[in-house]
Amino acid sequence: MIWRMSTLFLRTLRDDPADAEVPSHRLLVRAGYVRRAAPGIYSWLPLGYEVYRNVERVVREEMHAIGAQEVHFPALLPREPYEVTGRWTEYGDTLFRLEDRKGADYLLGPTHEEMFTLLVKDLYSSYKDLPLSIFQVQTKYRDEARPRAGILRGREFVMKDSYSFDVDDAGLQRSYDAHRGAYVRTCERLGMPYVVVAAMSGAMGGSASEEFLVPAVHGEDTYVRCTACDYAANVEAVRVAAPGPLPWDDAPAAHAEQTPGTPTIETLVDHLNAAFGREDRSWTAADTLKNVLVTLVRPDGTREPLAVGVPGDRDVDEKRLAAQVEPAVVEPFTEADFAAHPTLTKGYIGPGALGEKGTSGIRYVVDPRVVGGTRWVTGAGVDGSHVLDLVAGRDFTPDGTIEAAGIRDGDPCPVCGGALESARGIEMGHVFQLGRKYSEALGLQVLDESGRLVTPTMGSYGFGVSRAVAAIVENSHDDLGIVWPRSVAPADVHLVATGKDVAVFEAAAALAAECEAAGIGVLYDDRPKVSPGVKFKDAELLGMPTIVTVGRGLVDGVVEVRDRATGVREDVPLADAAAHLAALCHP
RNA sequence: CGGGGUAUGGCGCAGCGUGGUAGCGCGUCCGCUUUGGGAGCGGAAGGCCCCCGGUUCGAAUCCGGGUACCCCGACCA
Repeated sequence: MIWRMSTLFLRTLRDDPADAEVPSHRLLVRAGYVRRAAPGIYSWLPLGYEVYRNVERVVREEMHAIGAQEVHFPALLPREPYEVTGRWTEYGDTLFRLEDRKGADYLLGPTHEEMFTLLVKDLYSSYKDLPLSIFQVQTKYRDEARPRAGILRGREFVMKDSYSFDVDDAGLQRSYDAHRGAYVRTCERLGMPYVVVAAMSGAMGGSASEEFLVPAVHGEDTYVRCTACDYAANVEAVRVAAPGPLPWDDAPAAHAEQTPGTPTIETLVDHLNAAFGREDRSWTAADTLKNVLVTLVRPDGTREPLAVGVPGDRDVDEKRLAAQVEPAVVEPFTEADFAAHPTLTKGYIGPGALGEKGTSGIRYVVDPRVVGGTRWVTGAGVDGSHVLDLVAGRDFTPDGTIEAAGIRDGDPCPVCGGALESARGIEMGHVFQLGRKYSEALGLQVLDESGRLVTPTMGSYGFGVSRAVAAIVENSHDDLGIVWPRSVAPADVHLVATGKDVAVFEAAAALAAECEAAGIGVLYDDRPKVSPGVKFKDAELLGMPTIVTVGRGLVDGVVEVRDRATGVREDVPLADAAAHLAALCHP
């Protein structure tokens, strides 16, 4: 394939677009790979679409390699299946809804679990048909509250989504492992660094779940990894290292003390050290138990107050809390809410008012570090008073635990105890064991060996195809422009003919033809009357892995071959150039 | 949905304070010169100055009300 720049539908921009902030957005627009069509919606131009197709090809090949079969659903879907699973409501404003001329409800598919499940139900009815993995590469629609960063997070995007169907958990595990392996190979072939992290399964429901994140400063996901072992998890999914229960036989009895003017942890700690100083060590925020109130709003609109107890030196992480209570939404506890629960004294809330037996009856969940036998200073439930030596398990019993406290760098790894560190990443893929949520909801059943009806268990596996284009650029660019990995580059070689000498253009055209014959993709800058500087700048911006210049070296019979990533250049005899490039491009 | 910013040819921006013929750079087109690091000179095309209303003889500019976009926080491939 030869792309000729004299006729290529392309316009590169000299200046950065003003509305683009992150590198991938800036460079993809400036280099003429994409154009914005509407908020969060982008058009692909010839070179950009070629990159996109290359990503798609790699993804598809790895799917085929694990025996998954490709299907293709409509993007425009009827309401009914989504009504059955509750997602017509649960998806809320994120769902693009529309009506046909008769007033019937439709949606633009944000994801296709329902359709896949129904299709299998439609055609299959025996355990002999399973296992089955089917996938599609589809345009998805989500009316995001805030689309941003160009195609990194659009309202229309392309996802490869696959689904596995197995009769039992062991089969699901095999399908899951196969997809996980395929994603590993896909990321590697796409030249993307990646980290696999434990994840929450989110609105899809289900259990085991891992995400493939591409580390990137502009990523939207925060994850932690252990500096000592290979543990890594999305911050939402981190399970803290909780100590075992402690004996409390010789613990002193709890005693309420006057602590006037101490509604915050900071003022409380100061007061403790001033009035109740200890010899062995001073009081710190970690000695206190902070009780935070929120309101949960369920998809059906019902509201429930919830009290969350965390060690006083930690904040409640809103993202972690939100992930735990999903699909309910967390809202702040208002003054009106306090007024509705007069037994709660703001700043002095203690377990006495909370939990099943508490005076307020509000459900009380605590951080896993609040195990039986731990001793705390916490609110006594009346203004200006706290309880000391309150022992969990002896003096109060929470209704459960919750992973809502913030994770900090240096926290112990739940696997090996090493120090955790946090980083940001772009979510590229998500694999999880869905279980029977959709097969049950939609009535997918097959007959097993003994003629009994069983409900297959499902896995769900998404990979962001269009997002990958942007993620690759995030990780592979420099001050001059994009640096495409060879696997997705629109062409292997950017061939630049400089000057006005006819011989140069003839030699370059001949070399382009030779390359094409050798299966090397060429982007040939054959524009006459364009200065060398412009051509070099464009070549660097566009980012083909190899830049070949035919110009002033031609009188000596050589062309210059430059590696875009390293900048290393070498002169190669024109006669050997095609073979040299073939060795580079198809090693 | 909360906070901040911006809307002026394809792109980047000035002009608005103190109303009076809509400008600059890049890009595009024509001509001549130039050709290894975003060339020079001369000519040209291309604008509901975000929208609606108001003030005024006259509004890009002043007033009122909308809308959109971008960035930062709550949601996800």
